[in-house]
Amino acid sequence: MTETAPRPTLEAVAARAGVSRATVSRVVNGGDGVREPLVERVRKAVEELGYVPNQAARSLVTRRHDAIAVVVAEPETRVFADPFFALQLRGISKELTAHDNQLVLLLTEGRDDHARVGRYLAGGHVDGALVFSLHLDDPLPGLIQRAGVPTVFGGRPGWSGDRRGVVYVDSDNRGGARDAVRHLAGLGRTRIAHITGALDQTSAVDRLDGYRDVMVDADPDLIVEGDFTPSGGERAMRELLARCPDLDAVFAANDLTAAGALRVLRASGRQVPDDVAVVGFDDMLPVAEQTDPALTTVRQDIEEMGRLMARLLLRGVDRRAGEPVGGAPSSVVLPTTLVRRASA
Amino acid sequence: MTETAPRPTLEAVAARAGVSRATVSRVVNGGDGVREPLVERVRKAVEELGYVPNQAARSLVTRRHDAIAVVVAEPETRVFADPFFALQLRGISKELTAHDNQLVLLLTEGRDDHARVGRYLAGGHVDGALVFSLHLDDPLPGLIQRAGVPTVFGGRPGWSGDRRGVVYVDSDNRGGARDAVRHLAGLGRTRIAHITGALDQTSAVDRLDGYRDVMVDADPDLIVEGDFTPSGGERAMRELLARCPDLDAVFAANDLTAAGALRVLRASGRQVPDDVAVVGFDDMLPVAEQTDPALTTVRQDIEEMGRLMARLLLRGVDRRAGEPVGGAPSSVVLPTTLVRRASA
DNA sequence: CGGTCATCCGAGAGCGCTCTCACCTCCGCC
DNA sequence: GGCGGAGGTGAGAGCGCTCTCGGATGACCG
Repeated sequence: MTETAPRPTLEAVAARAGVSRATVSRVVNGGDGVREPLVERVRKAVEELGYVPNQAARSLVTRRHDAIAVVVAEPETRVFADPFFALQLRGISKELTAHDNQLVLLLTEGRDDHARVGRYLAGGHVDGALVFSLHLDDPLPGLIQRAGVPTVFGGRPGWSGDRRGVVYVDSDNRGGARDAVRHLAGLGRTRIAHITGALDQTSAVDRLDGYRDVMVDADPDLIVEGDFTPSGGERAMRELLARCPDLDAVFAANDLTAAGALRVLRASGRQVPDDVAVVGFDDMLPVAEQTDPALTTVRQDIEEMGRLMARLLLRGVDRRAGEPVGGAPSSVVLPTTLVRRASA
Repeated sequence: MTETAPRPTLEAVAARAGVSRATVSRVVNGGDGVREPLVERVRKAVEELGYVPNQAARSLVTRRHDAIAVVVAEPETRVFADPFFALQLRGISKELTAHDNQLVLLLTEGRDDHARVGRYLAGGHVDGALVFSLHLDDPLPGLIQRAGVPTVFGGRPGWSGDRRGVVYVDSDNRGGARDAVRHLAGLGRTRIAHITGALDQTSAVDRLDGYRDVMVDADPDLIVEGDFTPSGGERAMRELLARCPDLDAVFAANDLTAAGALRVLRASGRQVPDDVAVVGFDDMLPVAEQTDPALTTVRQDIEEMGRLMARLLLRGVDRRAGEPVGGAPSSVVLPTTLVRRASA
């Protein structure tokens, strides 16, 4: 913790370069309309003084902050613990950095925090928000919409409010699930079970829908609710085996769930994939590659989702700032691909 | 993405309340020295107009941003994928929120980013920085120190630069390791092996030192380098079994490593803890509780580490702002506790 | 009832930057 | 050679806030 040094101002640079503040400002912001020799002199002065523009002063007049809030609702902090969110955040960070935007992280926890986040966003401290809140009936999306800040959601928001102008980026959960189940069916399996994710999240609901799309009149006993965790997967698998000992395939809502299911299957003496074929979802490498046998799963490009969210948002922000860049941005659903490994 | 509304200014509130800007400002910032009836009138006006102070304008004059940067060096992004960093971040977030500070997240990737981060911090956009960069010879800590921003490190920084005034928060890795190994020795084990973490991180080095403290003249064959991952643990365990088939205990540098080691031990037909006792480090619940058998491990309060880092930093920031709060903050090493489960 | 303080409030000067607008220079053209 | 215009540059007015300082107000005492 060292001492504060007085930072040089535009004024100081102007004086040193023997020009006006306006000229220095022009050079610092791209340098259009300034003749070469002057540009050079200003650059030199900036260099020598170690000048860095004062963002606060700049924001005050431009009304831009070059900062984006990433809002993560509490329940997601769990998700945080799996690589999923970390990867998305990384994609976001890369994209924002590439456009000289800062990432302000807001983790929320309970109702009070919602109000706080709402106030913060409404306060105009950031140019936009990326929101992760995929739970049904979460008040956050509504609050945020009211705050009037450009927003992109991570995953289809599952709330029942006004849908107009809502932009989100999601994987094709339903299509991916269909592919997974079709793959199992293609293997000749007929008793295909599904362990769902936490059904208060849209991704879990969509994957279940995808399963149902293919298994139009599936035995309801073949569907058990999980919660995206390995222990949830174990529990669900045990229940499935008790209910339907004749099942010959399992589509798990994510890789962690599949990992739990695999453990239980092995413990029950069943061979994977010979007796029971298993497909997961996510293709989280550390998990999918390390299960025994390696997991066949549905891959989604998570980092790219993050990138895309940021890109979409920045476009929206610019548009709003008066630089029309085509029509209003609309939601994007990214395709998934089935990755075949040993488990199915 | 809705439309921008013109936000009310201090001026507007003042007009509505029939007072001067100065008075409104006083009320907004705590309201000392303003008589009750006026306070009331101003509050009402603020409420009615939905006034939110413009942070940029405020920062411009106060030179405070109420924002803290959290810098995570790239290699740590992996760590990110385990719950460790997520938990720390949560602790940080809570503490910052409680003090009305924002969290600006900076993920770095390679040299270019270092420069960028250095510039950002030197640019005085934030009041302080929390830095996670525990790798030997990382240039980042040096850069940051030069930027002259109050900084607290997460974990003992392992770099060889100027150490004066460096503040960090760390677990008692060495002491925890000693406890683990002593516990194994207390169980009557004599051939106690150690799978290290990635030795370019100080935590791994410290844990190894703790192991050596107890096993003063350990057979060097009993020490194998891991990398904090399950697969690294598996590899190391296989090598250990090849080298020292007579080992009767393993101290793994973290829980993930231990999980990998357990798998290999089981595959080799050894009983845990009867044939080989195993102790991990971290007490990451989702891992430690789900291994088979449940893992005896060294617990560290990760969230509290994050909290503490933030608290220390804020104190330093305030101090610097001219409110002396006792002496210079100094580093803190948090105690660890051994959690006995089934594996040792 | 006048004087003395303490207390409360308002006027006004910036914080460091951007951006408009007027001015100035210098070129090309008739 | 004079004049229009394009292209560069600088002066100055704010952006919305904080904070100092002087003036007004009322309490209290002699």
